[in-house]
Amino acid sequence: MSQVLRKREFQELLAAKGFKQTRQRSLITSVFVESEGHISLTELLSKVQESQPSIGYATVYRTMKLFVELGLAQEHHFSDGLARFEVSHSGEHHDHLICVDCSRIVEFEDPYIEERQVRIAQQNGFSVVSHKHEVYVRCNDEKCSWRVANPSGSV
Amino acid sequence: MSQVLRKREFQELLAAKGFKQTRQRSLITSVFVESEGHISLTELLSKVQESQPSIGYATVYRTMKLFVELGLAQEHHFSDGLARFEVSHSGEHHDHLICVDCSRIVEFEDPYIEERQVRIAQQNGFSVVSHKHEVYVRCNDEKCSWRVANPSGSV
DNA sequence: TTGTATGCAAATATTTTGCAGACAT
DNA sequence: ATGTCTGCAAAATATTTGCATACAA
Repeated sequence: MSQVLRKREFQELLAAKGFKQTRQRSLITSVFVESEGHISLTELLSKVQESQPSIGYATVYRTMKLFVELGLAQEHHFSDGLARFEVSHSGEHHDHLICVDCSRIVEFEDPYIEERQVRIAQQNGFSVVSHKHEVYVRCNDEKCSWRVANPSGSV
Repeated sequence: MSQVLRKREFQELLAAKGFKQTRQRSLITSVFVESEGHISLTELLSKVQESQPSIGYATVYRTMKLFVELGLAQEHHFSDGLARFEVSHSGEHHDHLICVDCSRIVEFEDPYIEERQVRIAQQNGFSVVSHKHEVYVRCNDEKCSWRVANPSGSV
């Protein structure tokens, strides 16, 4: 889905749920749906402030919490201890390859794994609500373009 | 492996790496290896202080960081945002069913899933280092004994 | 007009570090 | 003896909340 359509989706759900459309939410939505992968609150804030410096952290914070509550965003805690957010995927892509060399994060989805999850949960008397699957990997490539472009290791 | 043996394993590795054996580390090790599942620093601290109230948070903190560094403990970040620790398992059990109703955490390991992980990583040009897999589930049982015993939802 | 949303700042919560004294080796 | 370890306290980092004002509906 295009980012334009995704943004409209966000705005329509806000409206449907009775939340107001504000200049801040509109901008935060744009920045968020255009963000690649997993963005933290401070990263989001700086990008937002490039357009509108007056926007505060609390607004970004509350907007993202709202998005999570509405199911529009997913919150993750990777090992850096920061809350990171990604746009929800209807297909439940909560599976990530995370490269410990170059910090790249690649999403994947695998029907076999999905099915095993359900089966294992059932065997233990549970039903599956959601899941999070992080596979830490190495690219084994010193000259990996991501590593060069991203030497600090930030995600 | 028994907890006594596990504790000895911890102490031998510390000695082998040249770290000193102290009264505090010994007690923290005991409490940690006897802890079930996933324990936070404050939980660890209170249990430790039951025996030796003078032990401080920083000591527990630094001890657990040391254990992680030595590979004796694994650090997890579940959705409550707290760092939680578990004793490392040689068999790499980093797969958890986490019940959103009663907060139970059940470990599992599934060779099919393991194999798929490796394959998917390879297809993307990576090799697997480790992984973390959290399946959020419901027990669908109002009278679940865990829920009754643990109404606050603490893990 | 009216209640939600924002921005600031302060309060919490959590993790991390500096340092002087205690202690294991 | 000597260098590590501990406990305290403070700093650093993140998250959450209260409140007066601004603003969308």
